[in-house]
Amino acid sequence: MDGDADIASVAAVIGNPARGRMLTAMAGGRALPASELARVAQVSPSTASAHLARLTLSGLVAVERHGRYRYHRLADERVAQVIEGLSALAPSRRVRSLREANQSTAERAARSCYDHLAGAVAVALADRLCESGALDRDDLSLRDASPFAALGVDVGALAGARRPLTRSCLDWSERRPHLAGGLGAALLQALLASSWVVRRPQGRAVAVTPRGRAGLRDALGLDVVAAALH
Amino acid sequence: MDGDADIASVAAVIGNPARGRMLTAMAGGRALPASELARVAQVSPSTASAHLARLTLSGLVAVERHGRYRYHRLADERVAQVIEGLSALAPSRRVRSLREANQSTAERAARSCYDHLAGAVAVALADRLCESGALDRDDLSLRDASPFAALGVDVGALAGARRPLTRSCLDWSERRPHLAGGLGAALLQALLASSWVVRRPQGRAVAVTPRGRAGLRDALGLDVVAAALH
DNA sequence: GCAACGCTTCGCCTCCCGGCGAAGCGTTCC
DNA sequence: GGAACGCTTCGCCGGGAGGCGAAGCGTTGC
Repeated sequence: MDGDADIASVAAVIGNPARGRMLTAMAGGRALPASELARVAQVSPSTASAHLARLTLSGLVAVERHGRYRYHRLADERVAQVIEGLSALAPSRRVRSLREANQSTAERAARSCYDHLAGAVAVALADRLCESGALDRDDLSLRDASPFAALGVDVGALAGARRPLTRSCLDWSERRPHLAGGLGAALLQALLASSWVVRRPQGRAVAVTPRGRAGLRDALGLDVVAAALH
Repeated sequence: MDGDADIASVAAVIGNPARGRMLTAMAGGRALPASELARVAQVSPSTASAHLARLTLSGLVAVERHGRYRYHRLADERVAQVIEGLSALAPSRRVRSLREANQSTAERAARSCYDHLAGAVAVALADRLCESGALDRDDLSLRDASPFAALGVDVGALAGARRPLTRSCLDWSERRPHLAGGLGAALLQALLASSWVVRRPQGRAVAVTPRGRAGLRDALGLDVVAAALH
């Protein structure tokens, strides 16, 4: 028989500045090579290697080999949830450079959160979907699938999945909920597939394209620019 | 302008064996004096004092003075969520004594999770409420309030609250969801008020009284003993 | 085949974190 | 008033975690 869970052993793995930066980078949902993670963590390759070994051994991070590269990503959604929860508790760091300030602004506006969309745009999107009656205002459960069909999401295909259809995810920058779960993931997939949203080259930030701006205005009556400004 | 959140600084606070045990103890929702926390953390009073100072300074724990005692509890629900998330990721500890084994069995069966019910009983209860159509099977959102009224919960009084009415909380021992949020909290309150459920003297475990067993059978057709066995 | 490249292993060093006991401070109780 | 009690502060100590560079291993590309 086993006893209570030992939360400190997991938290200690996360609780190192370099590993924390690595996990934050991976929280965008992309798989990243060790060299890139060493860069964001601001440590030497050898140090990064030791950290990544510890992250994989503890089961927080999964690795895929592609030739001489090793791509690292969060092991599963539960890890992403913990990272997100910690972000909500953590004090925000002071930025040191203009580059960081731009990055930070972009991430506040729109970013990927593991496999779904987060940031001001995601919160505004969830709000608009509540107003239009597609989602429940209390817990973001699905009320009407048709607006999602208009965005290119096949809601029917998600019905049989083991994963919960909708989940409310607290946005750490906005302090308000946005849409996660199977539907949240499918929505981001659809937005990326139609190029309404594109991933920025590095970091978690994403950008809404002009076409996406027009599409979201036509489909939902949502003004993304206004949403990003507040 | 501030930058990305520093998750490592928070995780490092949680990521110490003694502090982890303290937080796990407080995750039951009770406020505990420093001496009791020193006992569960298995450290001297002076060491415990240092840990508690760090926990309060980092904002994870709130303190109330009552005479010469200082009662500590988790600062808010977000902290409880992170603790619960980490529990789900953490490997479970090996037990060392019969006492620990009993405690562990009891907690798996039924325990308080911050302000709501968790464990096998909570999962079975959520299942039963889904079957009877009171809760949505996908995300545990409210479908029919009448079964809750039968349990002594005034759902109407919760309607205006800022807090989400229902939230699905992943049970770390059962790996399946149970009911949290305002309704989950109100349900535990009602069960405690009617003495259908009582807190055990120490730890997070709670017990369903004979009266509660009969009440849950009559009100919902739920067999608590069978639920606890599997 | 050899150079370039990504990553890991190894050895070494430093520093800080977490532990304790003794003593001090504030509260309670007789 | 004084003893008992809960908690904090202080000083001290030991161990382990985290950092680096050099060297080694496997893959890629010319």
